[in-house]
Amino acid sequence: MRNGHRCGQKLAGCGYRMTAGREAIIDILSDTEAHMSAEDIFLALRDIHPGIGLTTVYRTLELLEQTGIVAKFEFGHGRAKYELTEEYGKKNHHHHLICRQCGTVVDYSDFMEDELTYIEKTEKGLTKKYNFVIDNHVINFYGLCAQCRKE
Amino acid sequence: MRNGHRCGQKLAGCGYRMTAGREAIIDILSDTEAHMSAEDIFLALRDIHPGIGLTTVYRTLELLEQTGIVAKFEFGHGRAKYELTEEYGKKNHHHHLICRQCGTVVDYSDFMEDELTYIEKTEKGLTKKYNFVIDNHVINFYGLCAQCRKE
DNA sequence: CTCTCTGCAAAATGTTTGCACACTC
DNA sequence: GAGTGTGCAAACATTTTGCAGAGAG
Repeated sequence: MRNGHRCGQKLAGCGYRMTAGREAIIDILSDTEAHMSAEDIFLALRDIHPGIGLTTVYRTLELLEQTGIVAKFEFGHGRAKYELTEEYGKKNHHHHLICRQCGTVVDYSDFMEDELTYIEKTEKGLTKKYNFVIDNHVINFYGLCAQCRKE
Repeated sequence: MRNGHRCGQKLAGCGYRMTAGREAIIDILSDTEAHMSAEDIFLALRDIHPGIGLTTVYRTLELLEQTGIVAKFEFGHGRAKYELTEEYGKKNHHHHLICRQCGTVVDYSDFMEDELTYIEKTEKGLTKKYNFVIDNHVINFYGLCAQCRKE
């Protein structure tokens, strides 16, 4: 598994070990298009690699987050969601469109040319004015999906 | 208190009542520049209006959120933060610059001209493509503040 | 006087931690 | 073999809920 291997290198480089459990979690994240919560991953694991506890899932996700392999999002429905970062995942840079009613999250990669201009300019300005080193940004649009508007 | 009055009208219009506790919470949110958690508000209340329970704070915040008086944010440090919406607060439209280390949140309103163009275009495109009715957006930049970079 | 709002205590939820054992390098 | 990783159970923090009484309109 190509991706697992790359992640293993990264982990080793940071002084961590690649284990069966960690690889399974990375595989699950590699195979999905969705954002998964720790519990989602835990449940998915029970099929392909039973015996891994929820605790380990949390610990692994934190580790992967700190090594830059996964990104953690809090969209506001109580539980954090995780996905592979651009560097390790197959998704391109994208943003989120979130239904405030049902919590559905749509990833979109449209309108990125417009974004790039805006983000670059803003990032540069913010860095200068507030003395931050910016390494990431999140853009979320909130609204109601077609389904929820019917109700 | 002008703002309390406007909020009272809004609540009444939605079939809810204005109470001393609710007014006190709105006052606190009106008087601060910061984003406050439920507990922050609860503690601030103990000074000006003791006897209001944390439960009430949560229930009030949910009510105010649903009536469009406050906005709820989850920046990722465990607790949700609240602030008055543009319609009821004194803050202008702004975004957030967040230090991933210490959790500091800087509100900025710079570079809004550039944003407007980008947001309008994107919102229109997303609405059309994904059939969402968009009513809000969140833009967060993440990085390290000057203080945390020293450590 | 009706119906909403509130406090308290308890529950639920999501996440973290301590410890002894298991596994990776 | 040394040191990291893991499962389990328990702790923890935040938020939600049930119920009986208080307060608003």
